[in-house]
Amino acid sequence: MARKTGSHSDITGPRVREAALRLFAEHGFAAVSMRQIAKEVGVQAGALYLYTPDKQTLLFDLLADHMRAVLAGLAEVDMSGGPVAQLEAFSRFHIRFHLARPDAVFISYMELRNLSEENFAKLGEMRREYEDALEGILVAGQHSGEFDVDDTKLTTLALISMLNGVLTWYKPDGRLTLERVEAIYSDMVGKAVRLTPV
Amino acid sequence: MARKTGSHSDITGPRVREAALRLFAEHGFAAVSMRQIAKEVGVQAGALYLYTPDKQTLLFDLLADHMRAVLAGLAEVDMSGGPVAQLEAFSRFHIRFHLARPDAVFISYMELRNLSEENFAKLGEMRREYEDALEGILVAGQHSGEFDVDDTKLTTLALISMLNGVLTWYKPDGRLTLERVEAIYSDMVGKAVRLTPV
DNA sequence: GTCTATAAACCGATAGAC
DNA sequence: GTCTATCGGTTTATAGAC
Repeated sequence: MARKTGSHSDITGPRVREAALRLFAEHGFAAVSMRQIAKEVGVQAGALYLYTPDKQTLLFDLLADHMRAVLAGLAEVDMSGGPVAQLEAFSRFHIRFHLARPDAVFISYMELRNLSEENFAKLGEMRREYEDALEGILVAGQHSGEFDVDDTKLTTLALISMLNGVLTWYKPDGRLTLERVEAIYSDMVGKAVRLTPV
Repeated sequence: MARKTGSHSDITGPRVREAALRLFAEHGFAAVSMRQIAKEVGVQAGALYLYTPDKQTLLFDLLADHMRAVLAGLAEVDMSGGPVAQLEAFSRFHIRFHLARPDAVFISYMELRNLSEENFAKLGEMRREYEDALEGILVAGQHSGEFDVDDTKLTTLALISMLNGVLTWYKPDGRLTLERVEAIYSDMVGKAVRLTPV
């Protein structure tokens, strides 16, 4: 099990990704240099190219990993109830999951334009899979007569925008607990699609 | 009224700002060079410094002008009705105004971190003034018993996030007219804060 | 696996000619 | 008002020593 001095492939790789994620979120992809990332990790710039073929692929891998985690997390959410319960479960999951990974969410919405057309398309597919899950709930609720949604696709995007907005202000040590934020947002989401009382 | 050849201060200035706005929105502030902006305008890089002391001030001026325009536009909206009518007027104004200036809105939310602390604070004040206008409507509706809002500050931010979301997908030649988008969004906003039927 | 050194290009901003 | 030229510094990525 002896290991050569200076050989840290198994730990340097993750550390490169963590540093890149943090720095990209803080300063933006274009504003962060490979030298800054290397300095954060504690290696020289040249060593980074052992873990990524280039800077843009490093970004793409971070975004793709995040989307995979989002979809995997959603798959574990209990969706056994009806549309109303499902919509609340989705809203609460979205808030909770995204607040736990603010950096990844931030760059997922900010740095898409720094991807190649091909990589952009790949991420678009994954994002659409997530949106389709929400739209499916809205459609089900519409058919069951529990929801009044004018345009399910548009409403899906509007609700996700609203839920994402939590990232722009939430601070873990703020005046509101995570549970309360989840409750308020899922309540607003529920109301926004509910049948109007006549 | 004769003008010296090569003297175009009155038209080059606006052209610099237009080019910068477009390029910042497309590629991001950090990714755009002064040389790119100059090329777009049709002058040499050095000439840009006749119109801005530096790159960051150019960004700030674009953002500040935009926020001034937003506040001026809001001031002209008819707010003579009650809270319900005011909320619809605000929502429709927001959608309409922002969809007409997608580039300015985009960089207003993306490039704040590239401002100095001082310039960031100035913009924050203006943005807060806009948010306060919406929160005032929510508070009024809460007092009149027409709205059921859990936390007016949080709800304000959530509604603005939802309204801003329209920018991520709206295309002027898409399947929905501007009027219809306005109607759908203002309807969702209205429902999200409305009293829950018992 | 990491280092140093380097290539080739680009950056923001300024000085001075016209 | 705009140009050319330039300063001093940065960038991504690679080559080769260890």
